[in-house]
Amino acid sequence: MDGGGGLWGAPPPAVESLLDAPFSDGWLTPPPPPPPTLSGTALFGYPQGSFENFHEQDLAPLTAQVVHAKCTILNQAASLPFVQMATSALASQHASCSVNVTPLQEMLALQPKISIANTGSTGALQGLSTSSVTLDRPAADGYNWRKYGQKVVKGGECPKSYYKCTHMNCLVRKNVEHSADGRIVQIIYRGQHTHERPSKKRIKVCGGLSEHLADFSGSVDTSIRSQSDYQDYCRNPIVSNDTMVGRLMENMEDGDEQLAGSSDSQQEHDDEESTSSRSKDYSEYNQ
DNA sequence: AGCCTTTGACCAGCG
DNA sequence: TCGCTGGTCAAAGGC
Repeated sequence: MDGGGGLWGAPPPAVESLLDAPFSDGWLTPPPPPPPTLSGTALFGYPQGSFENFHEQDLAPLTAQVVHAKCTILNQAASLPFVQMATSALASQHASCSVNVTPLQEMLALQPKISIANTGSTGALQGLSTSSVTLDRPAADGYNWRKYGQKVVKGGECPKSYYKCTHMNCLVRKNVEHSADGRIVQIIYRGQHTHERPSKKRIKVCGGLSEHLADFSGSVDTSIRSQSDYQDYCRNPIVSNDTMVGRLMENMEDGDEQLAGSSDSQQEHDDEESTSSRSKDYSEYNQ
């Protein structure tokens, strides 16, 4: 066993250096290795634990929340220029506090954990449950992760989970730090994937909605995101439109390639293959 | 059978 | 040198 903090034969990419990668690059001009995607239907409303065991009936009561919580970002992602606008807006909003602009993928992954009540009258999330839903799923970015450790850090207040990418020869690791109440407060990616995003068929998610959301690719670069970013984001929504659910469903019906912006033919093939089953899932969730 | 999570132990860095 | 902290390993067990 090599053990300990010196496991990296070569020093892992410093978080800071990877953060230098422009956020927009990961979204607007995806690099050859497809960026991670969100697969999160199974994530919402449940405490940290084995999400693989969820059944659709378990998720049904949360469906509306899921759709509402995500539709804002979905609409952003549906328009690349708009993503740019959103990115700029976010950057400007956080200019005073040196915030790293968060890829939408991570927003999607974390937003459900944010207390929706904090959104106040911001519109996009208005009318949603005021309860705080919890999200924790290592595969939320579309890659397959294996948890290899967990530590309680920061005086026992913040359990931190350590994940490895399960792909062979891929050394990407992900640290997920939770707050005392179980919310994700920080996700740190270490390294870059040396492979393409696994087929959605392989991604373990509970429901088609999550698979669709998986097409909202984010930067694979190491990044640090704080929950406060998302809270700020929710207080300053880019889009506020009650018809977003409908638009979301339209996007779902149309397929997700247009949203993914991926040029990967295999991925597209996978998308095509899974479209029918996803549509079925959507209908089930929204019944 | 394969993959995953859990969890205690180990190790390195740092003050 | 010592203790603390963070990161990782690997066995065990579950699904």
